[in-house]
Amino acid sequence: MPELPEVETVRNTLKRKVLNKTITRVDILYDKIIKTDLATFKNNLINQTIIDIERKGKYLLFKLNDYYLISHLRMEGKYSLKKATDAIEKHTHVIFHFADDTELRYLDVRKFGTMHLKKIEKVYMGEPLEKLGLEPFDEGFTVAYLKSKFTGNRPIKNVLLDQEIIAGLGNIYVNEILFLAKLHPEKPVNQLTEQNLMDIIEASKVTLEKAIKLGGTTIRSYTSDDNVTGRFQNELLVHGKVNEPCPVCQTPIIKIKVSGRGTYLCPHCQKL
DNA sequence: GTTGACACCTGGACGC
DNA sequence: TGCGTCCAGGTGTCAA
Repeated sequence: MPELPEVETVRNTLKRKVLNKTITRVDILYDKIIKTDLATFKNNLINQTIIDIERKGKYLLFKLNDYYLISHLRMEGKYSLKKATDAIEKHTHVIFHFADDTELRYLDVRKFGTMHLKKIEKVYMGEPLEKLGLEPFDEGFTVAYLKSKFTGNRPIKNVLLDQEIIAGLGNIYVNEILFLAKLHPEKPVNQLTEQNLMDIIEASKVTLEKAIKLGGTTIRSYTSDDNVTGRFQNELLVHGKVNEPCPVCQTPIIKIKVSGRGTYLCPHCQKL
């Protein structure tokens, strides 16, 4: 499940491969991926050149001459650059044909991914980017910001996963961040101290910086591109480590459900 | 307005 | 070996 570090890795990989390529045709093999009118999507992309690839939260933003192609990989989406003569792989849903006889193909086993096409000047207006919150690396990501957003008695884990509050975090990194901050995932946000908020900020930055440096996390269902795997999975402290000793106190890691999400924690270090 | 449950999807793991 | 069931989880939608 690509989160901010994985999307950043995809962005960097794609920039090396597809920058300055011009789209000549788009084939859509599975309609539901496309959230813009299909004919508009296909027609407006013709003769557009990829000028840059940006990222906002978990969204990839392909900057074209006149439009932004906004792509969310959701659980298992990935891009692959192929020659036009290469066989179409299973689970290929969108193909961007380039003028140089190469193709950027979007593959997604579970078909959860989305693509929007927006005029450049309207990229942050409306869905899907308008309501996104700050990223942990943003200047405004401060104790004051978290205080203003952490209202009510929702569990801290739910709030950290809320993209309208913090953009870019997903289940894996939230588990890791809460462990580093020594907070129980079910602790209500209105019970957090200022020190807790500072710990969350610090843990978020440390975790994401390290994950980006190592190319993200490669798990069962996700790699950033063909044969490109991340190394952060070797650095995970609690996620997926059920019954393994806590790296701090050696207490076995447990797994619980928080709002239906698999949640890993040390019951000794992260008391409710 | 807030919150939780559910749907969308498919393949891997597991039990029988 | 083959079949059925459960689980994985980001996000949108809907009901309470």
